[in-house]
Amino acid sequence: MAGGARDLGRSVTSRVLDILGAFDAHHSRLTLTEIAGRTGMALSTVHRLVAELEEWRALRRGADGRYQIGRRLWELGQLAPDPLQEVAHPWLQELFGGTGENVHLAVRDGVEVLYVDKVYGKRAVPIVSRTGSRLPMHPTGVGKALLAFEPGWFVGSYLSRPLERPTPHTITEPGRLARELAQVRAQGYATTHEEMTLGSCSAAAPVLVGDRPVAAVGIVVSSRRVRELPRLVDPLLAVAARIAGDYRAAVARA
Amino acid sequence: MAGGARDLGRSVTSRVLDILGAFDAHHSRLTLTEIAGRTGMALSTVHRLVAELEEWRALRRGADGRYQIGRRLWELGQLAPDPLQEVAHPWLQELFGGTGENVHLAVRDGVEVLYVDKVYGKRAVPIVSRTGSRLPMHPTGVGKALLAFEPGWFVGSYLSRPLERPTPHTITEPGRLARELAQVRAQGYATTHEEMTLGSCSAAAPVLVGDRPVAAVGIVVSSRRVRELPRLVDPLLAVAARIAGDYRAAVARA
DNA sequence: GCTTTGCTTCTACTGAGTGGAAGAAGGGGT
DNA sequence: ACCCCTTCTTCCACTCAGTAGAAGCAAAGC
Repeated sequence: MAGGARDLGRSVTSRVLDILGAFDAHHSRLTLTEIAGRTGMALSTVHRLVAELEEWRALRRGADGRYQIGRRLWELGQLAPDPLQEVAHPWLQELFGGTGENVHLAVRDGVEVLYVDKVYGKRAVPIVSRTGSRLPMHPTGVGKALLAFEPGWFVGSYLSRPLERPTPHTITEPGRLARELAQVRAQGYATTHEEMTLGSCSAAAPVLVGDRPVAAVGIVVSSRRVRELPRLVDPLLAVAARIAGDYRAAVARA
Repeated sequence: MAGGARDLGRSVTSRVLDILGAFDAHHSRLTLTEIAGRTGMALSTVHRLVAELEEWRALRRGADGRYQIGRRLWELGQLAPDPLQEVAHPWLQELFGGTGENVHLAVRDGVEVLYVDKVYGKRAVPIVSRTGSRLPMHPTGVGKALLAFEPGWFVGSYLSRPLERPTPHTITEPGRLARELAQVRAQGYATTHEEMTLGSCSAAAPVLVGDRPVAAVGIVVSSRRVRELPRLVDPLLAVAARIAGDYRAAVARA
């Protein structure tokens, strides 16, 4: 770009991408002014770039004047290959059919879990992990299942960071969490009890390939039904093992 | 931008978006040269812009050197609101559970159907309509179910265009297709017999809101199992009606 | 009517973007 | 090993497209 920029050397591309990056699970609908605030760009710059994004249907302006991600980006996103999700999905469906519970698949991305798939029906669950959304590892079933099987240096590094505390039940004391993770490793699955969301507990099993956790399968249920968690463990473990096997085969074939 | 451009007055934003737009269901993995060809931009321009998109993780370069849509766009895409899909999904899950067949939901976009959701398990189906992909209306079950209930001018306009012919069974003669659509309207659902893909047939029911088709629910089965189509009709119609009712309520609430 | 918020439009100002060309890299054929 | 072809990757002469402050408009709330 040219003349008068607040940040010299800043490309248009990076600005456009920053605008897109302003949207996330907690900020899925934004006004022009909010986008400008989140990106640090001048309102008129944002206005111009957003107009172009809207014309291309990357963004869409709702009736309330707020911008949202448009369908065209959803269409594009569907093209992103995910061999793991493709292999896992039918098994998630089986797990859903066998347990009647909503089922999700998550992977580790950095120090968070990223939900990459979900099979759900009409049963309401206290927290609905959206595909594409991220949560911390230590208070979530899938996060614990993943974390427990990471290398020791990673676990140590994770434990040395300040851990957020979504609920009073969240385990944030490193020693206690380390013991929890050791138990997860010993039993092969993880559980949580109102650690992420009050009123929710969960069970999750890691998808281990070569002893490395490439994903985790999880089920969240209402705390009122916590007694049902144990019956979910075996199906979870079975499906996780199946996914691991199929994924291993798929990777070997590629 | 500046000096030496092939197209004067062309913004960087539009170039970046064109690069993203170069990817579609039939071109999901592209070399740099192919992207340049599809966008009409110089190779070095594409190289530069693509590098930035890759850095941001909008694009990802595979082991074969080809670029693909990256996960970050998938994450963004998940933020695109789709009230219809959200309302419909649990019902699709019910339909899957009740029939054992893979189920999909499609909407009309322009003169094509766009697949916006799918519930599937381990059963292989001759054609797998990917969510986010598009197909012509006239040879697909969902397409016919949608087309039949569009306004007369739209149907007339659609029939006046040259209709592609994916298989020898595709109905492309306007008069015959019009009669087919009249039958769909009379019976309330559509079927296809190897019109889109050899070896596949389908049934589909429209989701009608105020007599307007806002979506269609469909099931594709192998032609070897064409005898099973009639048993799918009632569940399809029932689910379509349920979706319509829920969607109507959701829209009224907004 | 006044104030606040959120745009929408304008324009003086200038730095960022383009693409042809050369060279590098990789793969296949002889 | 050498040659040819394809696909990048890098460079730089050239120049036009992009920025953002400010003014004005529009809508909502008090």
